[in-house]
Amino acid sequence: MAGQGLMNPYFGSTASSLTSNLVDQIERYRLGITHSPMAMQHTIPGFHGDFIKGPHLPPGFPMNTKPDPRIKVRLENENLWNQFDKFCTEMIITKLGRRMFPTVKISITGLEPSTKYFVLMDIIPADDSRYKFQSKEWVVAGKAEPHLPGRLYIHPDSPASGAQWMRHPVSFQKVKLTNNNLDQQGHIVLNSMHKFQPRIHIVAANDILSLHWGIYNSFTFSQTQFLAVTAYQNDRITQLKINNNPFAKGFRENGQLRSKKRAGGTSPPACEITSSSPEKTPSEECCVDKRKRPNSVGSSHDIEEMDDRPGSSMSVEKDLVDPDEKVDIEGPATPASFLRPVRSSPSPFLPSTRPPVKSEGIDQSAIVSSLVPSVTSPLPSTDSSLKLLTPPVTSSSGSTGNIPILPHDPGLLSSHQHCLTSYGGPVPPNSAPMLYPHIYYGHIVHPAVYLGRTHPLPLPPLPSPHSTSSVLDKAARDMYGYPYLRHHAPHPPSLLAGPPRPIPMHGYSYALQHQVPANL
DNA sequence: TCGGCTCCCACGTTTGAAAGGA
DNA sequence: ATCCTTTCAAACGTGGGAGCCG
Repeated sequence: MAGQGLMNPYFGSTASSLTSNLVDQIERYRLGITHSPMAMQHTIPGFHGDFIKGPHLPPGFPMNTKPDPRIKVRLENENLWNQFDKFCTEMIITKLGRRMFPTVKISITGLEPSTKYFVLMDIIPADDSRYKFQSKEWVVAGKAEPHLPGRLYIHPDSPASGAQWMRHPVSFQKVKLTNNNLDQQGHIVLNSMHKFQPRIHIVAANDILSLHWGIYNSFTFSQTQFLAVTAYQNDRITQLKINNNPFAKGFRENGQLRSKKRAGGTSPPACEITSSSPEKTPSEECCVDKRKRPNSVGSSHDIEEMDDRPGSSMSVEKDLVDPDEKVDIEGPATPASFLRPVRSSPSPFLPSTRPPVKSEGIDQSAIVSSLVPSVTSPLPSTDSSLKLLTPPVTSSSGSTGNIPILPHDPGLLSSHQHCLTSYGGPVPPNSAPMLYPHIYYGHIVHPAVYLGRTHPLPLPPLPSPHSTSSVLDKAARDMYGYPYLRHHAPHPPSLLAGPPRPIPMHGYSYALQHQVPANL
Protein backbone atom coordinates (compact mmCIF):
# COMPACT_ATOMS: atom_id res chain seq x y z
CA MET A 1 0.00 0.00 0.00
CA ALA A 2 1.42 3.27 -0.98
CA GLY A 3 1.94 5.83 1.67
CA GLN A 4 -0.65 8.44 2.22
CA GLY A 5 1.32 11.01 0.37
CA LEU A 6 1.16 8.95 -2.75
CA MET A 7 -2.51 8.38 -2.75
CA ASN A 8 -4.56 10.25 -5.24
CA PRO A 9 -6.34 12.77 -3.10
CA TYR A 10 -9.69 12.04 -4.59
CA PHE A 11 -9.47 8.44 -5.53
CA GLY A 12 -7.28 7.12 -2.80
CA SER A 13 -8.46 5.35 0.26
CA THR A 14 -7.52 7.96 2.77
CA ALA A 15 -8.25 11.58 3.16
CA SER A 16 -4.77 12.95 3.51
CA SER A 17 -4.08 16.47 4.48
CA LEU A 18 -3.39 17.21 0.86
CA THR A 19 -6.80 15.88 0.04
CA SER A 20 -8.23 18.31 2.46
CA ASN A 21 -6.24 21.09 1.00
CA LEU A 22 -7.45 20.32 -2.46
CA VAL A 23 -11.00 20.24 -1.30
CA ASP A 24 -10.33 23.45 0.50
CA GLN A 25 -9.06 24.99 -2.68
CA ILE A 26 -12.00 23.71 -4.63
CA GLU A 27 -14.42 25.08 -2.14
CA ARG A 28 -12.77 28.44 -2.30
CA TYR A 29 -13.25 28.62 -5.99
CA ARG A 30 -16.73 27.21 -5.77
CA LEU A 31 -17.73 29.78 -3.25
CA GLY A 32 -17.45 32.35 -5.90
CA ILE A 33 -13.90 33.40 -5.65
CA THR A 34 -13.77 32.63 -9.30
CA HIS A 35 -16.69 32.26 -11.61
CA SER A 36 -18.53 28.99 -11.64
CA PRO A 37 -18.67 26.68 -14.56
CA MET A 38 -21.41 27.29 -16.99
CA ALA A 39 -23.77 24.41 -17.00
CA MET A 40 -25.89 23.65 -19.96
CA GLN A 41 -28.73 21.27 -19.67
CA HIS A 42 -28.89 18.41 -22.07
CA THR A 43 -32.20 16.70 -21.75
CA ILE A 44 -32.42 13.16 -22.92
CA PRO A 45 -35.88 12.49 -24.27
CA GLY A 46 -34.92 9.20 -25.74
CA PHE A 47 -31.89 7.21 -26.53
CA HIS A 48 -29.17 9.75 -27.00
CA GLY A 49 -28.16 12.74 -25.06
CA ASP A 50 -29.59 15.56 -27.05
CA PHE A 51 -27.92 18.89 -26.93
CA ILE A 52 -30.33 21.71 -26.45
CA LYS A 53 -29.20 25.25 -26.76
CA GLY A 54 -30.44 26.96 -23.69
CA PRO A 55 -32.04 30.35 -23.84
CA HIS A 56 -29.64 31.30 -21.09
CA LEU A 57 -26.69 31.50 -23.44
CA PRO A 58 -26.63 35.13 -24.41
CA PRO A 59 -25.50 36.30 -27.78
CA GLY A 60 -21.86 37.07 -27.92
CA PHE A 61 -21.04 34.52 -25.29
CA PRO A 62 -17.38 33.65 -25.72
CA MET A 63 -16.97 30.64 -27.91
CA ASN A 64 -14.77 28.76 -25.52
CA THR A 65 -17.42 28.87 -22.82
CA LYS A 66 -20.09 27.03 -24.78
CA PRO A 67 -20.77 23.39 -24.16
CA ASP A 68 -19.55 21.12 -26.86
CA PRO A 69 -22.59 20.12 -28.92
CA ARG A 70 -20.70 17.18 -30.37
CA ILE A 71 -20.64 15.39 -27.06
CA LYS A 72 -23.29 12.69 -26.90
CA VAL A 73 -24.10 10.43 -24.02
CA ARG A 74 -26.03 7.21 -24.21
CA LEU A 75 -27.51 5.34 -21.28
CA GLU A 76 -26.01 1.90 -21.64
CA ASN A 77 -28.37 -0.11 -19.46
CA GLU A 78 -31.42 1.75 -20.62
CA ASN A 79 -33.57 -1.37 -20.85
CA LEU A 80 -32.94 -2.20 -17.24
CA TRP A 81 -33.72 1.32 -16.15
CA ASN A 82 -36.90 1.25 -18.17
CA GLN A 83 -38.01 -1.90 -16.40
CA PHE A 84 -37.58 -0.24 -13.05
CA ASP A 85 -38.98 3.05 -14.19
CA LYS A 86 -42.19 1.33 -15.18
CA PHE A 87 -42.89 0.70 -11.49
CA CYS A 88 -41.19 3.83 -10.18
CA THR A 89 -37.64 3.01 -9.21
CA GLU A 90 -36.75 2.91 -5.54
CA MET A 91 -33.25 3.23 -4.15
CA ILE A 92 -32.38 2.17 -0.63
CA ILE A 93 -30.51 4.75 1.35
CA THR A 94 -28.79 3.80 4.60
CA LYS A 95 -26.78 5.53 7.24
CA LEU A 96 -23.56 3.95 6.03
CA GLY A 97 -24.34 4.40 2.35
CA ARG A 98 -25.87 2.07 -0.18
CA ARG A 99 -24.95 1.59 -3.80
CA MET A 100 -27.42 2.34 -6.53
CA PHE A 101 -29.00 -0.44 -8.51
CA PRO A 102 -29.40 -0.19 -11.40
CA THR A 103 -26.24 1.81 -11.73
CA VAL A 104 -25.90 4.68 -14.12
CA LYS A 105 -23.81 3.36 -16.96
CA ILE A 106 -23.17 5.54 -19.98
CA SER A 107 -21.21 5.56 -23.15
CA ILE A 108 -19.80 8.80 -24.41
CA THR A 109 -19.02 9.96 -27.91
CA GLY A 110 -17.87 13.19 -29.43
CA LEU A 111 -15.04 13.95 -27.07
CA GLU A 112 -11.72 15.34 -28.20
CA PRO A 113 -9.51 12.25 -28.06
CA SER A 114 -6.50 13.99 -26.58
CA THR A 115 -8.31 16.37 -24.25
CA LYS A 116 -8.65 15.46 -20.60
CA TYR A 117 -12.13 15.30 -19.17
CA PHE A 118 -13.74 14.84 -15.83
CA VAL A 119 -16.94 12.85 -15.72
CA LEU A 120 -19.12 13.72 -12.78
CA MET A 121 -22.46 12.76 -11.37
CA ASP A 122 -24.77 14.52 -9.00
CA ILE A 123 -28.29 13.80 -7.86
CA ILE A 124 -30.80 16.56 -7.57
CA PRO A 125 -34.41 16.65 -6.39
CA ALA A 126 -36.77 15.75 -9.18
CA ASP A 127 -39.59 17.80 -7.78
CA ASP A 128 -40.83 19.67 -4.76
CA SER A 129 -42.84 16.89 -3.18
CA ARG A 130 -42.59 14.29 -0.50
CA TYR A 131 -44.12 10.93 -1.33
CA LYS A 132 -45.74 8.01 0.45
CA PHE A 133 -46.58 4.54 -0.77
CA GLN A 134 -50.29 4.06 -0.47
CA SER A 135 -52.54 1.48 -2.05
CA LYS A 136 -49.62 0.04 -3.98
CA GLU A 137 -48.69 3.29 -5.59
CA TRP A 138 -46.68 6.38 -4.83
CA VAL A 139 -48.68 9.46 -4.03
CA VAL A 140 -47.66 12.95 -3.06
CA ALA A 141 -47.67 13.32 0.70
CA GLY A 142 -46.74 16.94 1.04
CA LYS A 143 -44.03 19.42 0.40
CA ALA A 144 -40.46 18.26 0.12
CA GLU A 145 -38.03 18.54 2.98
CA PRO A 146 -35.17 20.93 2.36
CA HIS A 147 -32.49 19.33 0.29
CA LEU A 148 -28.97 19.56 1.60
CA PRO A 149 -26.28 20.95 -0.62
CA GLY A 150 -25.54 18.28 -3.13
CA ARG A 151 -22.36 16.39 -3.54
CA LEU A 152 -20.63 15.98 -6.80
CA TYR A 153 -19.36 12.47 -7.38
CA ILE A 154 -16.23 12.53 -9.47
CA HIS A 155 -15.79 9.35 -11.44
CA PRO A 156 -12.68 7.67 -10.04
CA ASP A 157 -11.09 7.45 -13.47
CA SER A 158 -11.17 11.22 -13.88
CA PRO A 159 -9.36 12.89 -15.41
CA ALA A 160 -8.90 10.77 -18.49
CA SER A 161 -8.49 11.58 -22.13
CA GLY A 162 -11.50 11.69 -24.37
CA ALA A 163 -10.24 8.62 -26.17
CA GLN A 164 -10.18 6.70 -22.94
CA TRP A 165 -13.65 7.78 -21.90
CA MET A 166 -15.01 6.78 -25.28
CA ARG A 167 -13.25 3.45 -25.32
CA HIS A 168 -15.52 1.77 -22.79
CA PRO A 169 -18.83 2.43 -21.09
CA VAL A 170 -18.52 4.49 -17.95
CA SER A 171 -20.15 3.05 -14.87
CA PHE A 172 -21.09 4.91 -11.70
CA GLN A 173 -21.59 1.81 -9.64
CA LYS A 174 -19.42 3.02 -6.79
CA VAL A 175 -21.76 5.86 -6.00
CA LYS A 176 -23.32 5.44 -2.59
CA LEU A 177 -26.45 7.04 -1.27
CA THR A 178 -27.03 7.90 2.34
CA ASN A 179 -29.58 9.66 4.49
CA ASN A 180 -26.93 10.64 7.00
CA ASN A 181 -26.64 14.40 6.99
CA LEU A 182 -23.38 14.13 8.87
CA ASP A 183 -21.87 11.70 6.44
CA GLN A 184 -18.12 12.11 6.13
CA GLN A 185 -17.50 9.39 3.58
CA GLY A 186 -18.36 11.51 0.59
CA HIS A 187 -21.59 9.69 -0.14
CA ILE A 188 -24.46 11.52 -1.76
CA VAL A 189 -26.93 12.62 0.89
CA LEU A 190 -30.60 12.26 0.02
CA ASN A 191 -33.90 12.56 1.80
CA SER A 192 -36.02 9.47 2.17
CA MET A 193 -39.38 9.37 0.43
CA HIS A 194 -38.30 12.01 -2.04
CA LYS A 195 -37.82 11.75 -5.76
CA PHE A 196 -34.44 12.41 -7.31
CA GLN A 197 -32.83 12.73 -10.68
CA PRO A 198 -29.21 11.74 -11.36
CA ARG A 199 -27.26 13.96 -13.72
CA ILE A 200 -24.07 13.39 -15.62
CA HIS A 201 -21.59 16.16 -16.26
CA ILE A 202 -18.65 16.05 -18.62
CA VAL A 203 -16.09 18.75 -18.12
CA ALA A 204 -12.97 19.35 -20.14
CA ALA A 205 -10.38 19.97 -17.47
CA ASN A 206 -6.84 18.93 -16.93
CA ASP A 207 -7.06 18.82 -13.17
CA ILE A 208 -9.46 19.07 -10.32
CA LEU A 209 -8.88 22.76 -9.86
CA SER A 210 -9.77 23.56 -13.44
CA LEU A 211 -13.19 22.04 -12.87
CA HIS A 212 -14.47 25.31 -11.60
CA TRP A 213 -14.06 27.22 -14.75
CA GLY A 214 -14.62 24.36 -17.09
CA ILE A 215 -17.69 24.05 -19.23
CA TYR A 216 -20.25 21.62 -17.90
CA ASN A 217 -21.91 19.43 -20.48
CA SER A 218 -24.79 18.08 -18.45
CA PHE A 219 -27.05 15.18 -19.27
CA THR A 220 -30.08 13.71 -17.62
CA PHE A 221 -32.03 10.56 -18.41
CA SER A 222 -35.62 10.71 -17.34
CA GLN A 223 -35.84 6.97 -16.70
CA THR A 224 -33.14 7.19 -14.05
CA GLN A 225 -35.37 9.11 -11.68
CA PHE A 226 -35.93 7.27 -8.43
CA LEU A 227 -37.47 7.51 -5.01
CA ALA A 228 -35.11 7.32 -2.08
CA VAL A 229 -36.40 4.91 0.59
CA THR A 230 -35.04 3.24 3.68
CA ALA A 231 -36.99 0.07 2.95
CA TYR A 232 -38.50 -1.07 -0.29
CA GLN A 233 -42.17 -0.29 -0.59
CA ASN A 234 -43.11 -1.77 -3.93
CA ASP A 235 -42.77 -5.57 -4.11
CA ARG A 236 -42.29 -5.36 -7.84
CA ILE A 237 -39.24 -3.20 -7.45
CA THR A 238 -37.90 -5.61 -4.85
CA GLN A 239 -38.33 -8.51 -7.20
CA LEU A 240 -36.70 -6.64 -10.06
CA LYS A 241 -33.74 -5.86 -7.83
CA ILE A 242 -33.44 -9.46 -6.69
CA ASN A 243 -33.66 -10.76 -10.20
CA ASN A 244 -31.15 -8.38 -11.67
CA ASN A 245 -28.68 -7.56 -8.94
CA PRO A 246 -26.04 -10.28 -8.59
CA PHE A 247 -25.48 -9.30 -4.98
CA ALA A 248 -29.07 -10.20 -4.24
CA LYS A 249 -28.77 -13.64 -5.75
CA GLY A 250 -29.31 -15.11 -2.34
CA PHE A 251 -32.90 -14.01 -2.51
CA ARG A 252 -33.65 -15.69 -5.79
CA GLU A 253 -35.35 -19.02 -6.10
CA ASN A 254 -32.66 -20.94 -4.24
CA GLY A 255 -31.95 -18.21 -1.79
CA GLN A 256 -35.57 -17.94 -0.89
CA LEU A 257 -35.22 -21.15 1.01
CA ARG A 258 -33.86 -18.96 3.68
CA SER A 259 -36.95 -16.83 3.56
CA LYS A 260 -39.05 -19.94 3.82
CA LYS A 261 -37.03 -21.04 6.78
CA ARG A 262 -37.49 -17.72 8.46
CA ALA A 263 -41.05 -17.07 7.49
CA GLY A 264 -42.30 -20.59 8.00
CA GLY A 265 -42.65 -21.47 4.36
CA THR A 266 -44.48 -18.36 3.34
CA SER A 267 -41.93 -17.31 0.85
CA PRO A 268 -43.29 -14.99 -1.77
CA PRO A 269 -43.77 -16.38 -5.24
CA ALA A 270 -40.97 -16.04 -7.68
CA CYS A 271 -40.76 -12.90 -9.66
CA GLU A 272 -44.06 -11.98 -11.13
CA ILE A 273 -42.75 -9.17 -13.19
CA THR A 274 -40.04 -10.83 -15.10
CA SER A 275 -39.93 -9.14 -18.41
CA SER A 276 -40.86 -11.13 -21.44
CA SER A 277 -37.44 -10.30 -22.79
CA PRO A 278 -35.47 -9.78 -19.65
CA GLU A 279 -32.24 -7.92 -20.01
CA LYS A 280 -29.31 -10.16 -19.49
CA THR A 281 -28.38 -9.79 -15.87
CA PRO A 282 -24.85 -8.90 -14.95
CA SER A 283 -24.37 -12.27 -13.35
CA GLU A 284 -25.52 -13.98 -16.47
CA GLU A 285 -23.24 -11.87 -18.56
CA CYS A 286 -20.22 -13.00 -16.65
CA CYS A 287 -21.24 -16.49 -15.77
CA VAL A 288 -18.69 -18.14 -18.00
CA ASP A 289 -15.98 -17.97 -15.41
CA LYS A 290 -16.68 -15.67 -12.55
CA ARG A 291 -13.35 -16.35 -11.03
CA LYS A 292 -11.41 -15.02 -13.99
CA ARG A 293 -10.01 -11.76 -12.84
CA PRO A 294 -9.60 -8.70 -15.00
CA ASN A 295 -5.86 -8.82 -14.73
CA SER A 296 -5.73 -12.27 -16.10
CA VAL A 297 -4.92 -13.11 -19.68
CA GLY A 298 -7.47 -11.83 -22.12
CA SER A 299 -8.72 -9.43 -19.57
CA SER A 300 -9.70 -6.66 -21.88
CA HIS A 301 -12.29 -8.84 -23.47
CA ASP A 302 -13.59 -10.06 -20.18
CA ILE A 303 -13.80 -6.64 -18.77
CA GLU A 304 -15.99 -5.48 -21.53
CA GLU A 305 -18.41 -8.27 -20.89
CA MET A 306 -18.23 -8.01 -17.15
CA ASP A 307 -18.35 -4.31 -16.98
CA ASP A 308 -21.75 -4.25 -15.39
CA ARG A 309 -20.84 -6.51 -12.59
CA PRO A 310 -20.45 -5.05 -9.16
CA GLY A 311 -17.02 -3.84 -8.39
CA SER A 312 -15.80 -3.17 -11.86
CA SER A 313 -15.11 0.29 -12.97
CA MET A 314 -14.46 1.92 -16.25
CA SER A 315 -11.74 -0.25 -17.62
CA VAL A 316 -9.76 2.19 -19.64
CA GLU A 317 -6.71 1.38 -17.65
CA LYS A 318 -6.43 -2.08 -19.09
CA ASP A 319 -5.34 -1.42 -22.61
CA LEU A 320 -3.47 1.76 -22.53
CA VAL A 321 -1.08 2.57 -25.27
CA ASP A 322 0.31 5.89 -24.33
CA PRO A 323 2.47 5.59 -21.24
CA ASP A 324 1.82 9.20 -20.47
CA GLU A 325 -1.86 8.54 -20.23
CA LYS A 326 -1.14 5.71 -17.90
CA VAL A 327 -0.05 8.04 -15.19
CA ASP A 328 -3.47 9.45 -14.70
CA ILE A 329 -5.45 6.31 -15.08
CA GLU A 330 -3.77 3.18 -14.05
CA GLY A 331 -2.56 3.82 -10.57
CA PRO A 332 -3.64 6.11 -7.85
CA ALA A 333 -2.32 9.37 -9.15
CA THR A 334 0.10 11.16 -6.97
CA PRO A 335 -0.74 14.65 -5.92
CA ALA A 336 2.10 15.84 -8.11
CA SER A 337 0.69 14.20 -11.20
CA PHE A 338 -2.72 15.42 -10.23
CA LEU A 339 -1.61 18.99 -10.15
CA ARG A 340 1.01 19.12 -12.78
CA PRO A 341 0.33 20.89 -16.03
CA VAL A 342 -0.60 18.53 -18.82
CA ARG A 343 1.35 18.57 -22.05
CA SER A 344 -1.50 17.74 -24.34
CA SER A 345 -2.57 20.37 -26.79
CA PRO A 346 -5.29 22.65 -25.52
CA SER A 347 -8.81 21.91 -26.56
CA PRO A 348 -10.98 24.62 -28.05
CA PHE A 349 -13.34 23.84 -25.19
CA LEU A 350 -10.78 24.27 -22.51
CA PRO A 351 -10.66 27.65 -20.93
CA SER A 352 -7.59 29.69 -21.46
CA THR A 353 -4.71 29.27 -19.07
CA ARG A 354 -5.05 31.44 -16.06
CA PRO A 355 -2.44 33.10 -13.94
CA PRO A 356 -1.82 31.91 -10.42
CA VAL A 357 -3.65 33.07 -7.35
CA LYS A 358 -2.31 33.74 -3.96
CA SER A 359 -4.40 31.96 -1.43
CA GLU A 360 -2.44 32.76 1.68
CA GLY A 361 -4.27 34.53 4.39
CA ILE A 362 -7.70 33.19 3.56
CA ASP A 363 -9.08 31.27 6.47
CA GLN A 364 -11.88 29.24 5.07
CA SER A 365 -11.43 26.12 7.04
CA ALA A 366 -14.69 26.70 8.86
CA ILE A 367 -16.57 27.05 5.63
CA VAL A 368 -15.07 24.04 4.07
CA SER A 369 -15.23 21.90 7.14
CA SER A 370 -18.97 22.26 7.23
CA LEU A 371 -18.96 20.34 3.99
CA VAL A 372 -15.90 18.20 4.28
CA PRO A 373 -15.11 17.84 7.95
CA SER A 374 -11.72 16.35 7.28
CA VAL A 375 -10.42 19.66 6.06
CA THR A 376 -8.05 20.93 8.63
CA SER A 377 -4.72 22.20 7.50
CA PRO A 378 -3.89 24.98 5.12
CA LEU A 379 -2.25 24.42 1.80
CA PRO A 380 1.50 24.10 2.03
CA SER A 381 2.88 27.28 0.63
CA THR A 382 5.78 25.40 -0.84
CA ASP A 383 3.63 23.61 -3.35
CA SER A 384 4.56 25.56 -6.41
CA SER A 385 2.91 23.11 -8.77
CA LEU A 386 -0.44 23.99 -7.32
CA LYS A 387 0.11 27.66 -7.83
CA LEU A 388 0.64 27.06 -11.49
CA LEU A 389 -2.88 25.89 -11.84
CA THR A 390 -4.73 28.23 -9.59
CA PRO A 391 -7.16 30.72 -11.05
CA PRO A 392 -6.58 34.39 -11.58
CA VAL A 393 -6.62 37.07 -9.00
CA THR A 394 -8.73 39.83 -10.30
CA SER A 395 -11.06 42.17 -8.58
CA SER A 396 -13.84 44.07 -10.22
CA SER A 397 -11.78 47.15 -10.09
CA GLY A 398 -9.07 45.42 -11.98
CA SER A 399 -6.63 45.38 -9.15
CA THR A 400 -4.97 42.27 -7.99
CA GLY A 401 -5.76 40.99 -4.55
CA ASN A 402 -5.99 37.83 -2.60
CA ILE A 403 -9.34 36.79 -3.94
CA PRO A 404 -10.39 36.73 -7.51
CA ILE A 405 -13.96 37.86 -7.44
CA LEU A 406 -14.69 38.43 -11.08
CA PRO A 407 -13.99 36.50 -14.21
CA HIS A 408 -10.73 37.35 -15.77
CA ASP A 409 -12.25 37.63 -19.19
CA PRO A 410 -14.39 40.74 -19.66
CA GLY A 411 -16.51 38.81 -22.10
CA LEU A 412 -17.25 36.32 -19.43
CA LEU A 413 -18.23 39.03 -17.06
CA SER A 414 -20.80 40.50 -19.34
CA SER A 415 -22.17 37.07 -20.05
CA HIS A 416 -22.51 36.23 -16.43
CA GLN A 417 -24.16 39.49 -15.73
CA HIS A 418 -26.56 38.79 -18.50
CA CYS A 419 -27.51 35.55 -16.85
CA LEU A 420 -27.83 37.14 -13.48
CA THR A 421 -29.96 39.98 -14.55
CA SER A 422 -32.46 37.62 -16.04
CA TYR A 423 -33.36 36.48 -12.53
CA GLY A 424 -32.38 38.95 -9.97
CA GLY A 425 -32.88 42.18 -11.78
CA PRO A 426 -30.16 44.49 -12.89
CA VAL A 427 -26.86 44.23 -11.20
CA PRO A 428 -26.06 47.44 -9.44
CA PRO A 429 -22.87 49.06 -10.52
CA ASN A 430 -19.93 48.79 -8.24
CA SER A 431 -21.27 45.60 -6.81
CA ALA A 432 -19.83 42.14 -6.85
CA PRO A 433 -22.41 40.20 -8.80
CA MET A 434 -20.05 37.41 -9.60
CA LEU A 435 -19.17 36.69 -6.05
CA TYR A 436 -21.45 33.69 -5.69
CA PRO A 437 -22.64 32.45 -9.00
CA HIS A 438 -24.69 29.28 -8.87
CA ILE A 439 -26.14 26.93 -11.34
CA TYR A 440 -29.86 26.43 -11.52
CA TYR A 441 -31.29 24.34 -14.29
CA GLY A 442 -28.16 25.06 -16.18
CA HIS A 443 -28.39 28.77 -15.47
CA ILE A 444 -26.11 30.80 -13.37
CA VAL A 445 -28.10 32.64 -10.79
CA HIS A 446 -27.41 34.91 -7.93
CA PRO A 447 -27.48 33.08 -4.61
CA ALA A 448 -30.23 35.35 -3.44
CA VAL A 449 -32.44 33.76 -6.02
CA TYR A 450 -31.13 30.35 -5.24
CA LEU A 451 -31.88 30.76 -1.58
CA GLY A 452 -35.40 31.76 -2.23
CA ARG A 453 -35.28 35.47 -1.61
CA THR A 454 -37.51 37.37 -3.92
CA HIS A 455 -34.86 39.98 -4.46
CA PRO A 456 -31.15 39.62 -4.61
CA LEU A 457 -29.20 39.82 -1.45
CA PRO A 458 -28.07 43.23 -0.43
CA LEU A 459 -24.89 43.07 -2.38
CA PRO A 460 -21.77 43.22 -0.33
CA PRO A 461 -19.37 46.02 -0.89
CA LEU A 462 -16.44 45.28 -3.07
CA PRO A 463 -14.20 43.10 -1.02
CA SER A 464 -10.83 44.48 -0.28
CA PRO A 465 -7.87 42.35 0.57
CA HIS A 466 -8.64 43.17 4.19
CA SER A 467 -12.23 42.03 4.14
CA THR A 468 -11.57 38.64 2.68
CA SER A 469 -12.73 36.55 5.57
CA SER A 470 -15.95 38.36 6.15
CA VAL A 471 -16.92 38.12 2.53
CA LEU A 472 -16.18 34.44 2.48
CA ASP A 473 -18.05 33.89 5.68
CA LYS A 474 -20.99 35.65 4.20
CA ALA A 475 -20.74 33.58 1.10
CA ALA A 476 -20.87 30.45 3.18
CA ARG A 477 -23.81 31.68 5.20
CA ASP A 478 -25.68 32.65 2.11
CA MET A 479 -24.94 29.44 0.38
CA TYR A 480 -25.57 26.90 3.07
CA GLY A 481 -27.24 28.80 5.81
CA TYR A 482 -26.86 28.41 9.54
CA PRO A 483 -28.57 26.41 10.72
CA TYR A 484 -27.71 24.05 7.97
CA LEU A 485 -31.24 23.35 6.86
CA ARG A 486 -33.33 25.97 5.23
CA HIS A 487 -36.46 25.99 3.18
CA HIS A 488 -36.34 25.46 -0.50
CA ALA A 489 -36.38 28.31 -2.85
CA PRO A 490 -39.44 28.85 -4.97
CA HIS A 491 -38.55 28.57 -8.58
CA PRO A 492 -37.69 31.83 -10.28
CA PRO A 493 -40.52 32.97 -12.53
CA SER A 494 -38.34 32.86 -15.57
CA LEU A 495 -37.76 29.20 -14.95
CA LEU A 496 -41.38 28.39 -14.36
CA ALA A 497 -42.25 30.01 -17.62
CA GLY A 498 -40.14 27.56 -19.57
CA PRO A 499 -40.79 23.91 -20.25
CA PRO A 500 -41.58 22.00 -17.07
CA ARG A 501 -38.38 20.99 -15.43
CA PRO A 502 -38.97 21.04 -11.71
CA ILE A 503 -35.44 20.29 -10.71
CA PRO A 504 -34.14 22.75 -8.18
CA MET A 505 -30.43 23.12 -8.35
CA HIS A 506 -28.27 23.28 -5.31
CA GLY A 507 -24.79 24.28 -4.42
CA TYR A 508 -22.15 21.71 -4.90
CA SER A 509 -19.97 20.14 -2.36
CA TYR A 510 -17.37 17.67 -3.33
CA ALA A 511 -17.33 14.07 -2.37
CA LEU A 512 -14.14 12.55 -1.15
CA GLN A 513 -13.77 9.14 -2.64
CA HIS A 514 -12.37 6.78 -0.12
CA GLN A 515 -12.50 3.73 -2.28
CA VAL A 516 -9.62 2.74 -4.42
CA PRO A 517 -10.82 2.28 -7.97
CA ALA A 518 -11.55 -1.28 -8.89
CA ASN A 519 -8.97 -3.33 -10.71
CA LEU A 520 -6.08 -1.30 -9.46
C1' DT B 1 -51.32 2.84 16.16
C1' DC B 2 -48.43 3.41 12.39
C1' DG B 3 -45.00 4.75 9.23
C1' DG B 4 -40.24 5.28 8.89
C1' DC B 5 -35.76 4.04 10.36
C1' DT B 6 -31.83 1.20 12.20
C1' DC B 7 -29.55 -2.87 13.16
C1' DC B 8 -28.48 -7.50 12.45
C1' DC B 9 -28.63 -11.71 9.80
C1' DA B 10 -27.59 -15.12 6.19
C1' DC B 11 -26.24 -15.52 1.67
C1' DG B 12 -23.80 -14.45 -2.74
C1' DT B 13 -20.13 -11.79 -5.02
C1' DT B 14 -15.80 -9.56 -5.33
C1' DT B 15 -11.10 -9.10 -4.45
C1' DG B 16 -6.44 -9.75 -3.20
C1' DA B 17 -2.94 -12.74 -1.36
C1' DA B 18 -0.70 -17.04 -1.44
C1' DA B 19 0.45 -21.35 -3.49
C1' DG B 20 1.57 -24.05 -7.28
C1' DG B 21 2.63 -25.03 -12.13
C1' DA B 22 4.62 -23.97 -16.70
C1' DA C 1 13.21 -15.83 -12.08
C1' DT C 2 9.04 -14.71 -14.16
C1' DC C 3 4.45 -15.15 -15.49
C1' DC C 4 0.10 -17.22 -15.20
C1' DT C 5 -3.60 -19.92 -13.03
C1' DT C 6 -5.97 -21.69 -9.17
C1' DT C 7 -7.46 -21.65 -4.48
C1' DC C 8 -9.01 -19.60 -0.44
C1' DA C 9 -10.65 -16.42 2.90
C1' DA C 10 -11.91 -11.84 4.15
C1' DA C 11 -14.46 -7.97 2.85
C1' DC C 12 -18.31 -6.24 0.78
C1' DG C 13 -23.16 -5.77 -0.94
C1' DT C 14 -27.81 -7.52 -0.79
C1' DG C 15 -32.89 -7.76 0.93
C1' DG C 16 -35.55 -9.45 4.90
C1' DG C 17 -37.10 -9.14 9.44
C1' DA C 18 -37.32 -7.61 14.18
C1' DG C 19 -37.47 -3.94 17.02
C1' DC C 20 -37.19 0.98 18.11
C1' DC C 21 -38.82 5.69 17.82
C1' DG C 22 -41.52 9.81 17.15
